[in-house]
Amino acid sequence: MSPITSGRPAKPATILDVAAAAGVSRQTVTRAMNGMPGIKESTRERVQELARELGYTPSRFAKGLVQGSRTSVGLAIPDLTNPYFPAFASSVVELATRRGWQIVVDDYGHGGRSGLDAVDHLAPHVDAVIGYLGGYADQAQAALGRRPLIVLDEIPGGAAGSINFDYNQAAKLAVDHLRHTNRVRIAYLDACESRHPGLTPENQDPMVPSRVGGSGLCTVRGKAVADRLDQIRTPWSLITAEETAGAARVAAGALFQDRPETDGVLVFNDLMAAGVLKAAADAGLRVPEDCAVVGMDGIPLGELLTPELSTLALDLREVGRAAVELLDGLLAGAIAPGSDAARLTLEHRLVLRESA
Amino acid sequence: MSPITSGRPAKPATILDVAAAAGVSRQTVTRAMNGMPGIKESTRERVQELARELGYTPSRFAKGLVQGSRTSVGLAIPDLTNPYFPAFASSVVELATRRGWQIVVDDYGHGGRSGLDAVDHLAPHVDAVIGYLGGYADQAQAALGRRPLIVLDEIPGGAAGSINFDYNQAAKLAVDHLRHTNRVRIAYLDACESRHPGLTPENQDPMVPSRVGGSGLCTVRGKAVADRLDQIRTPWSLITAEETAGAARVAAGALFQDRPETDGVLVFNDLMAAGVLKAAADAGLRVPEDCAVVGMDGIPLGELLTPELSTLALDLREVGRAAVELLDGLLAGAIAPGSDAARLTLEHRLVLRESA
DNA sequence: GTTAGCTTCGTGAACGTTCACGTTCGTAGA
DNA sequence: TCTACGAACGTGAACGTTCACGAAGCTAAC
Repeated sequence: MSPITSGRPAKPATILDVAAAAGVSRQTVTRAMNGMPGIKESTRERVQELARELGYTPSRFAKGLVQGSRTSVGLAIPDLTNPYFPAFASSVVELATRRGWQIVVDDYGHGGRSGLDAVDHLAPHVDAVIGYLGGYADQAQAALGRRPLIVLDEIPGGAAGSINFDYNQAAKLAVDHLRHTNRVRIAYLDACESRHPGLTPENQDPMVPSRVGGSGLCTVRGKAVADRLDQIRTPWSLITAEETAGAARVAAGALFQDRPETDGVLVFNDLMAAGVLKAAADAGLRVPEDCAVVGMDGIPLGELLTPELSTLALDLREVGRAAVELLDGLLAGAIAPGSDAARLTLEHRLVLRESA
Repeated sequence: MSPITSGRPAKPATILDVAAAAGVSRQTVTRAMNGMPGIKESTRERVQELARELGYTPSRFAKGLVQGSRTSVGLAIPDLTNPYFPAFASSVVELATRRGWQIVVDDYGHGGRSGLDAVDHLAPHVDAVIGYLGGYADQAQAALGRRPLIVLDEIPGGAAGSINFDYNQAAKLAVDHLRHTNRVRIAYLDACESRHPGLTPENQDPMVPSRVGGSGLCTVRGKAVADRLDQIRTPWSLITAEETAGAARVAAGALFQDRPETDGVLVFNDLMAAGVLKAAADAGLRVPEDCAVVGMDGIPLGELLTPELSTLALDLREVGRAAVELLDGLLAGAIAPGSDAARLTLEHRLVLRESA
């Protein structure tokens, strides 16, 4: 008679049921279950055995209520399907687990949900949130009240903490490398309908250069790339696609057809760059001889592609570590919410493999 | 004075603090916060405003205690770095969220932790667990007591539910395809030190065929492949590697050097298959002309490789759906724990792209 | 003026656990 | 015999909510 097949599924057993069955008090059961001293060993064993038989599981709610909050952290992720995010999440989960925190995860990439929806869903169950929210920092922090929110890759707004990336530095690295290798017809493939931080109307640049179909520049990454390209007076074109490899492949295919003179492509992220590599192969272009391709993110996937992808790489484990340590400081009171110490900026480095 | 920068971080405000500040009772605050009827609209607004100012957040413990358990599901994952698992997790998270469940995730791939460690870590905080445990079904179910455990790709043991894959069918599909395309020197690359279900000593086959370095066959997938290869009397060799693309690349490199006659390679999973593709390119082999490569899993990555990877594909969203629906039935009492209805078997299909 | 009924709000109890004490019992030392 | 003390175990209170009631107060109908 296993504990699984026996019981009435009705009411779960409480500590009182175990106490009654063992003929002892609540407190003795507590002592037995939690390895506390002041209990005879034979009693402890008897109680534990009985608890097992009754299928007793201590209520996490009662326990939390009396012992004070264990730390539970929400993790809001736009899309687990993009390898960037699991790599980041993996690091966060590892370090959080090491601290004894639990991670409650929400992938809001389905069903038209937003980063704010994710935070709303997580809020009742967590003491803090870390997440790529795509532009809801203020509202999300409001939903969390005093509990710290750490936003990544987004204007911090009212968020307690933030981790950002220096896209100007990154864009300079990539653009200058393309120019130094004599690429003169450069294209930038931006993500559209992006969950990534948008440009606000006031800092959106109406003077974007010529483009090949699609809508305008819509990400801060794109803005940084555009700025750098303009700065060094290089002619360039803009294309956009949804943030998937497939969409990027189609868009880049059109680019290579419309503008065969293109000899360098900068791409919003590595996943889309993989699509561009495919499109180049489709078009019979040799990479990097005919056209260089540079991605962004530094996901492990890049090394497996053919040719291996050159990219503006982030150390994703480092990003996760920064987020967790920042949250740690915030929770411990060592870092003041919204202070400069709570605003981190990380840099990309240019990893040259085969594609550029 | 934002709510973030003001408060003493000492004691979080309770419902009584808000009630006192508003000059009303607990219950009125409850009504205001939870959108319940029977409260004047002006009172509701005043209370909500006050709650916001005080940084009041309802205690999830007190709430859970009185309202009964909201469903919180643990998700134990061996390695978020392998694209297989995020794809699966994404599906689970989506469907769980749709049901209003939360997902508490643990990636136990770091620091020498096991699937059992993951369950132990999750157990105090969840009502059920879904996971790839790598052989701890019995102990994990014991740790969970009456709460359902759903194990994937593992001998169910005492677990309430399980989802398995018909590797014999899958192996037949792949092996027969290789034979039909006249591959006569086939190699199988197995994962060693795997977190995947091991062969027990009694069903481990001591008569494995010749091998190229490494240890013996150690996964049920490998067993199925070996059985099918033996069944159709095809000479074959076995190699093993750690479950990463890099290790697979090295191992396959050695294979192509030692046994250049190899004209077909079956690989434990797609990630390792990506490494094999790299090794083939390193060795100057054309795929599939000189050597065919077939992976296993059907992760999206496969389509981005060059050549595109042929694979024994699982519909990973379907796997996630099966797990969530099975758990749903278990929690609702519609499916009996440990019953046949709680043991699902899914099948692979052979997706032929370019590599075979 | 009485009654009924609605709206608005308050109070005891309960959820299941742990904490901080108490109590009981037995044993050893004087 | 009395006292002291430790081991083993028990009891009231508290954690912060919501639920099920009950109590006001006001309005409207007769």
